[in-house]
Amino acid sequence: MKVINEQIEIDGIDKQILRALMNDARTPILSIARTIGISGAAVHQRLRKLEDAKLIVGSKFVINPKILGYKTMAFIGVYLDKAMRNPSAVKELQEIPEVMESHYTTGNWSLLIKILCKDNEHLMHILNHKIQAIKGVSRTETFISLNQQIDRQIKV
Amino acid sequence: MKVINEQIEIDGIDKQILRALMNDARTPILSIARTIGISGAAVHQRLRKLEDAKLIVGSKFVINPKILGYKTMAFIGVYLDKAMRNPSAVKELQEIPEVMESHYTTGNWSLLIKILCKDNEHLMHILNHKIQAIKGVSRTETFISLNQQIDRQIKV
DNA sequence: GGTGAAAGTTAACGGAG
DNA sequence: CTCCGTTAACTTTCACC
Repeated sequence: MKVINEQIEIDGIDKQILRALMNDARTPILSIARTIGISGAAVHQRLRKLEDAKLIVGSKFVINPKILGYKTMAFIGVYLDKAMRNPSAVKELQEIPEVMESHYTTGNWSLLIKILCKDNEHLMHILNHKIQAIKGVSRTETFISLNQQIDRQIKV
Repeated sequence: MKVINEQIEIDGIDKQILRALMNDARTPILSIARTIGISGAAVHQRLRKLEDAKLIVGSKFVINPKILGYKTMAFIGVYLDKAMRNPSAVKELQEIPEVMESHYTTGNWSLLIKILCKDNEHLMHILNHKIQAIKGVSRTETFISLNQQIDRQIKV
């Protein structure tokens, strides 16, 4: 692992370790070590370094929201009044649990957000009573995801 | 845990287990059990049921792409020719490692995709030489994410 | 960079209330 | 659903190369 500025370069062994854990965070370190052909302690050390370098942010269980009844995903372009303080709008968005992502973006919108709702009725409720209720939100454009084909992390 | 159609309803204990593991997939089952005040075997059984119900999809290490030099995220609205077979376009998108998400959406675009690039130059290259090169892609609209404030999973 | 061993935890299973 | 006990496997740290 080589540090260049605030970036790092990782070697093939780091990549093998990361690939295994990005695929299944509970893969035992020892089994990774055996696959690669080095000792568990070595894998452990490398992981510590990758964490120190902040490359590894954490680990998560991934759940399927559909099983809990969340079946409608949508992207919403949000127009904010110029005068408004955007940070307060973002703070209010953060209070809405259905909001999964929020980005400041270039282009027409101020924000692009991704939300997850149970159904279209739920989506409409969030739009009309939660998003539109936020001060500074003047208009929104909604794009419902009919089907997601790709969902992955960057390849290492 | 109650099964209703293909959906399930989970109780407070399931939620505590899921919250712990969604937050850190490597949390030992025994420590979760101690926190809740039940036995490790009980947590183990519940996890098996949640997996059987397909609520738990898997677990992942989350990495920070910026540390590897991927600093530009963008959303791209893709217009596909009506005549084109969309599946083949999606298949070609899948071959582009920079594409993190792809959705069929309602609205003007056929597809909305999320891509992750090293910088704007890299983004332009992907746009002009990879995305536009796909048969059926007539036009694209790009929104660069200047800043992401929210990134999370559904709350359980 | 890497190793191997030791100590302490944990996972996973079966049996039983 | 819970608890307990057992064994095998794993994590973590250490001195050392």
